[in-house]
Amino acid sequence: MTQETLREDTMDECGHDGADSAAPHDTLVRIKENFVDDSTAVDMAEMFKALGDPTRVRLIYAMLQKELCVHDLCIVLDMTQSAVSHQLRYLRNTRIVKRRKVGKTVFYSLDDRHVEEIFAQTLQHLKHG
Amino acid sequence: MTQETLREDTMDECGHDGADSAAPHDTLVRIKENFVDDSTAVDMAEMFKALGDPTRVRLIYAMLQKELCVHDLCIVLDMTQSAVSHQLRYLRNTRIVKRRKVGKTVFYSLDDRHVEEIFAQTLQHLKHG
DNA sequence: TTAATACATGAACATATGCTCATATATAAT
DNA sequence: ATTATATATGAGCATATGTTCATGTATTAA
Repeated sequence: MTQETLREDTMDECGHDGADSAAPHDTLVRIKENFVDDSTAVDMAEMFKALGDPTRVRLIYAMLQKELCVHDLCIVLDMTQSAVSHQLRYLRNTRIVKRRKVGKTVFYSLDDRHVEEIFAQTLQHLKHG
Repeated sequence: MTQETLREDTMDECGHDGADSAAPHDTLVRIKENFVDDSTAVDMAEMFKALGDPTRVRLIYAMLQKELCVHDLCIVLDMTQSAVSHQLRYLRNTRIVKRRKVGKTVFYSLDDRHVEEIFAQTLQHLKHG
């Protein structure tokens, strides 16, 4: 039996009787029906992916304290302007940060009240682990 | 002026006078000193990276409803056993899920009370955006 | 107008990621 | 013992990611 067939014909064989083996057929059907929308899963993954890089985490941490311009973010993170701008664009596309332009200076700040809470929960997780 | 020099000598020139341009020197020093630990930023990024894939988001969603064995997770997600096992290992290494072995069956469930809250906050973010 | 400053971005390159395929291990059934 | 079932995992491959380098655009200063 190849791995391919596993994805196709198992639904019929899956209503086990043993309490410990696998969930009954009905339960799986219910889980599948109530399951998260595919595009929602993709959207959530994209959000987490945006937070899933040390540089971007550090950028967000800096902006949690204060709105900052690109130049100052470069100083705080000790990174090149190009690298920082690329990552800020990433965060902008995910609607995590917003910009405010004043003359030739661009200020970045968090565009989401939930990010701080997500960070707090994640720190809790890291302590618990 | 190359991008390289930007990272080195700007601290001295950065105490602007205009209210709109950039933060005063002191503010940046304070932000840098109170800044998130590098290894913490890396740990947080790794946690988010673990959540940053549609397959893993869907696995977590399934387990939010119920502890499930690998076989059933394959059915719910309609993916091969190999792909699911690889991703479960990823989630296991990040301490997001735990296993319970019963005979030849392995049940997976969430090992963290914070994941549900993180997911809720993230859904809020997506609605708001 | 010319030069300088602040930021944005495309290309390229090295590394990481997620899947498939084949196969290994562990447990149970015959 | 032999076979079947449930899960785990290494290798390989196509694609994605994060940085650097070079350069572009917008705004201000001289």
